[in-house]
Amino acid sequence: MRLSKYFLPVLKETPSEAQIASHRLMLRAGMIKQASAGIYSWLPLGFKVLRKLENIVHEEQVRAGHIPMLMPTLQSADLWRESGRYDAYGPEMLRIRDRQDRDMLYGPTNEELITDIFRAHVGSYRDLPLTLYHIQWKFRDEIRPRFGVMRGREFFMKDGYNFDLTKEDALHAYNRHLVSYLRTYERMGLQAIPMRADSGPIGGDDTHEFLVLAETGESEVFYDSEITDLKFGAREIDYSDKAQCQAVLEEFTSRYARTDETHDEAVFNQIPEDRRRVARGIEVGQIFYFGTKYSEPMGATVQGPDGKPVPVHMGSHGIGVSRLVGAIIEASHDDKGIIWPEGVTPFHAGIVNLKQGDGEADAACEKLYAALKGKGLDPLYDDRDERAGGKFATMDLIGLPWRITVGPRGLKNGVVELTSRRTGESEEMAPEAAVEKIAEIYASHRGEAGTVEPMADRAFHTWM
RNA sequence: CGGGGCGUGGCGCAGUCUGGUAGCGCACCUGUUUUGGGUACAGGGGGUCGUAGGUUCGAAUCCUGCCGCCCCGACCA
Repeated sequence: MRLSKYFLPVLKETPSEAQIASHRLMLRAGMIKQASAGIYSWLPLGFKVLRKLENIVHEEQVRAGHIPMLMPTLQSADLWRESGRYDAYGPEMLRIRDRQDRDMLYGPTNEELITDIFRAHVGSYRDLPLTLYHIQWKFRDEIRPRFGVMRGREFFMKDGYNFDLTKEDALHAYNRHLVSYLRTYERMGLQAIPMRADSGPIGGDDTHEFLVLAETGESEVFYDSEITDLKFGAREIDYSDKAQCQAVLEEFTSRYARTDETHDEAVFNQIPEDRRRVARGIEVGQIFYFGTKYSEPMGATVQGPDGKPVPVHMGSHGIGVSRLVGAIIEASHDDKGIIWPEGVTPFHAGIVNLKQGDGEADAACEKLYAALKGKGLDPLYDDRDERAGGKFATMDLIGLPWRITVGPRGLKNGVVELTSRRTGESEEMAPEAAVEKIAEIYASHRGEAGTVEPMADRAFHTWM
């Protein structure tokens, strides 16, 4: 993309409503614009990152054997009356009435809807196990939305639901989600720690929250420092292998890690003192096993091998996709701006032309631009006729991991400058070498956990 | 919902106390000049001062209602 042809309304000054780094930077980098309290428009740059995260979530869900679909944002109140949650949910649920005076609601979650789909179409234990998910906008009428997209009222969330014949199978689904989530977050450049949590209004016995450590996190967390050494990495997982998934769960949950809701001071104090950590975290996902809480009242049963109906065991599993954009920035920025992990960066590299209008510099930039695209990468070429300082500031603000700086002086010696946004270190090299190096960085990690995303602007539908 | 604060051009703000018909910086447009870490100069466009009503010869300014937004708290992916 050429910056002159893009829509990137960056701000020099910070809008006064933004209190935390990620919110400030998302506004300044032209990623979002507030539409009303807790509701945001996603401008092109923000939308691109959101879509990248969505794509990673889809790919990892499909890898785990879960099936994508899409449910509506608006739901009928009747289903919620069946489950008993229409009254239980409270004012956080946005209730709407249509022209026929029917009670509707903007879905805060989808257990009822998915259970209705399940009971209509699944009747046999032979159709199990089944895990369906979708990524869709949700609305929860928070008392006080804040922190930009980290705590919006409208938010984009992946929510998945498993249906199993037995508790044992359902717990495997739980484990499978835990494993796939670990892989998902690592691909986004995040360390998200599974912590034992409280089930809240969803209900259920087993639940873990995934938390990203950050000073501005909303939850207080307590953990054994050893847990931060754990990496999912590039290990191969067979998601149908119960023992393997169970082993990963044990590896990642055996050390103490809890939110303030479940914190137990006595247990915590058994950890050697130098390993005890009290910090803050941003919740970016949660998994639940809740058994037959919905299937029983809503009549979601299958016929078992003996011909008798049995209510299915269920769980639900969420990843806050829009919140993750804020969480990633919160975990990765400096005083100049965002620092995108390679896996989620909106563009792979920036090209800065120090002397727009200079024939040689222009030609070199065009060549670099074409070469990067030829490698399947998605560069952003700052071809505006502006002083260099402004271009550097913009690049630093929007935080692309790599920048190639092209100027007449360097070109006299046949070199351009390759700069890492993370370290700030620059290296002079031939333009071809810079392209090679960037391509290698992205290609070597393609789709692997712990690192980087697949190639550039892949179709959104590769996961289907 | 309790407590605090704010609504003045796209963004950041002054002007409100003490009423006299709107201003500054950035951004934007034109021109010249520049360009190696947010160039300089000159000219220019854009605001029924959140909204409704009231007081007054006269309201951004005083009074009342309403709306919106932000911060702290309870609540939450």
